[in-house]
Amino acid sequence: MRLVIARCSVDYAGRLTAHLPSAPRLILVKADGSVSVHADDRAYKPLNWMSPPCTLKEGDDRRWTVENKTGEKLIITMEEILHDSSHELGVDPGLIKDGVEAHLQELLANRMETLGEGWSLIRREFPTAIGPVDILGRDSEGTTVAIEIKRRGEIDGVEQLTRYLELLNRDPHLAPVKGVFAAQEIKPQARVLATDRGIDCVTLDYDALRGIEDDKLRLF
Amino acid sequence: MRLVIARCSVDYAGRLTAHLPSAPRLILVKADGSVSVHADDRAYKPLNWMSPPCTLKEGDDRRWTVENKTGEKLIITMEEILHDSSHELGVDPGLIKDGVEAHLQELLANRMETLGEGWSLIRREFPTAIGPVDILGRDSEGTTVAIEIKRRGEIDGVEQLTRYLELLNRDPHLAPVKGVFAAQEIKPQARVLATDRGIDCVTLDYDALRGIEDDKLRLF
DNA sequence: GTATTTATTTCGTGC
DNA sequence: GCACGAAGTAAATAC
Repeated sequence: MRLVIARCSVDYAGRLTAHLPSAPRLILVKADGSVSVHADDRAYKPLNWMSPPCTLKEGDDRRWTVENKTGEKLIITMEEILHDSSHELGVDPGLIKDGVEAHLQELLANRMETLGEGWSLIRREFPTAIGPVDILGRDSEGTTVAIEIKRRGEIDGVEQLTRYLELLNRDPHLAPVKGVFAAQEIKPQARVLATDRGIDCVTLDYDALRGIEDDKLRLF
Repeated sequence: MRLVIARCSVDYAGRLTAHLPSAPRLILVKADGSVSVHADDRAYKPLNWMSPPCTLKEGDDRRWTVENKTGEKLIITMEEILHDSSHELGVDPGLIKDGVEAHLQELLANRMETLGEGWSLIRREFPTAIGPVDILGRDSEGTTVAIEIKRRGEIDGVEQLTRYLELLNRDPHLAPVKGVFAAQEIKPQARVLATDRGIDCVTLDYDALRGIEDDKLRLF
């Protein structure tokens, strides 16, 4: 990893055209070949960058040219180098994550009664012609229920579930099929649309679900 | 901007829970308060980060704690500092962009005849209760046309246009309203869905539109 | 390899 | 400040 602090101007031509006037910035060159130009703000997002695979050519005229196979080009004109250091980091063991949608689905599938007494699981990732339904289950009266799970419930999640319901309700073995839109957080517009279409909204509490799961594990 | 190269382990607890085992990495502390932890790959994306506003506390036990208002926490345990430098960069003049959706919309609005002879513009960003329609126009027969513009045409763009058409067609002053889905690139599934709903698909050529625009400028 | 879905999305813009 | 749409989205996953 190479860290360069320099006053520079930058030009990018590729999926769009962009220009950066001269100013002091960080130029970050990673071992994967990527180059990114950072200002002292915008959180982790660079002002401009080139993703690997790409090649960096340092011209003798203070111009760095970064190019990829599709012809995108990033040209950095170095006006004053303020710092330049390189560091060997080796391969990173990588991030271990927990708490994303797949996990919510697993937790909810194991605790269908969270949705109502007597609710049961038919299967996770129930296949249909337009994609898998997150959870297919049955309520206490035996009615089929299609559940769409999101971390954040937004309008396109409701659209997705609506398409599933349309399709599932054409199947005489399953129909009538009710819909449940389950998320850790449901946006107001999504809730309005869902309600308008007769889809129930459920807010999931990840910690509570995990707690229940832990209790269950302790029992067995 | 502060650049630290260090062997460290990292723990994040917030919207999800994540852990990074010990390894050498770059810790980037920006003037906006953000902290990001980079490996030597993954292009410009850090392994872990905290966006501003947040506060960094350097404990005397080699532990850095970064926290924000919502209680998210990033804990970096420094095991060996290999480099540590700070640099004053000042405020960046920022990026000048060209070639995105807003530009496509502008170009198309100025050249409605690209869609067909005798087509004309009613207005851009035509307001409706559920949001603005990119372009409202008229075809050669005087029929109202709602145009949705995307850089990449995908299924949710078709859904969006469908919602607009439903609403617009309830207005007796406008109905009947036809739909046109215009994009630089249209995904097959989006095209199928649009066609099924009687929506025309148009592929936009940015360079050609810009070329036409240039010709126009040369003429006047 | 292509198409789809997710993301600690982030980021801008309009209300 | 909130909500929604766009992003040089990128990355993971399903097909």
